[in-house]
Amino acid sequence: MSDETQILVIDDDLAFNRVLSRALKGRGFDVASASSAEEALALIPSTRAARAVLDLNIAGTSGLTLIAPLLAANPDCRIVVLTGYASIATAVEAIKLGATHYLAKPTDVDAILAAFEAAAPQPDSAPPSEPLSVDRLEWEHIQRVLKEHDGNISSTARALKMHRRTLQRKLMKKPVKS
Amino acid sequence: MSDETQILVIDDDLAFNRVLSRALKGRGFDVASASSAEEALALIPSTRAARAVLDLNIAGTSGLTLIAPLLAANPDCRIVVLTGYASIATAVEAIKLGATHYLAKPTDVDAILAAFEAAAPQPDSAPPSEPLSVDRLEWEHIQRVLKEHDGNISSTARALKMHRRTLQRKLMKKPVKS
DNA sequence: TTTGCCCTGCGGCAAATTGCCGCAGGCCGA
DNA sequence: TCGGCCTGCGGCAATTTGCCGCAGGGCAAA
Repeated sequence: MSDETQILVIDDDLAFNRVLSRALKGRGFDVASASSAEEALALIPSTRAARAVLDLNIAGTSGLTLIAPLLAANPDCRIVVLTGYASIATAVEAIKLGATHYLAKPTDVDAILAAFEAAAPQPDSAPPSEPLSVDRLEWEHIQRVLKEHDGNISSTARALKMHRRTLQRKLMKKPVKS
Repeated sequence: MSDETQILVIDDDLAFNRVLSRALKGRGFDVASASSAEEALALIPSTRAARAVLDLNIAGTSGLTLIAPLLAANPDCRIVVLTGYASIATAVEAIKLGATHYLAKPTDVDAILAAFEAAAPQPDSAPPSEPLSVDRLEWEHIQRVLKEHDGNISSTARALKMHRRTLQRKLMKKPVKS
């Protein structure tokens, strides 16, 4: 199936984009890549890709805005959303918008390919795992509130009763480890 | 049939269940609650609730198994999945199975209600509900995990991936405050 | 009973994080 | 063009951590 399958890679991290594209090509996929929203929008109609790897943060705008165009061009397109700043809130949003899967960077090609193939999940298999670390919880909460405030750091800090400077610093350096 | 919106609360944490149910009732909702999968399954056909709050971990089994029955009884039912053991993987799964939203405990009634409305055809209105401060959230979370570990500080610290000494100090000086 | 193991409190100290300035620059509506 | 609000960031001082170590208390197997 890989011979003719076309994959659209959309990520403004050029290094990552190049590495991923090459890896996918090496596995026999027909890869097209874009590093900006505009570039992606230009490619979508002509490629009508069956698969897409989409970065959540593309040069300022949200990669999520590209989900609709992708699906419009090809309703069967399977979209894996990738991000270095994973949070449950954005994951939920991505899936609701029609993404097939959501992965946190760093990840690898195999995981991405597996995500494409992910069938309908079985309700039961999910193990409870462990409670969130406080850091993780804080991160999730901040992300939620931040989104509620349309990314406005100052008002988020006010709502959270924390210092703007502190919020800034947390956002700056916390891709968060689980 | 009542003209109030009916909400089904499914959570085996009795304290949480009771608090949440009461809070929802106080806001004028018609609340039914269940604390086990069986109980929930028994309630679903008769209530055909329009809203459901569903804990991910119900006495051993996964709350996700209840999504299908809920939607079968009422395809328009909006389901918010709640869990103290949040992870992106389970969030993705829940949404794909048809949940409306996915929240990590601890959370508050406002957040839950906002989650219900998330996909609503409501054009405007940003819920001005005030989020918990990060400190407060942290405190709630710590208390929850602590209880889960029967008050064992050492193992709680391990689960939370924080230093035992730090946990100790936090517990010592934080009787509670918002 | 002795030996281990794990848990709790707490002191102390270096390292990291906050709280709290202030400043420059950008964007926007009056 | 002014005033208001937002963002980034430098630079401290004040706190809060992370990370020892030590003493003492249950508890269960040896």
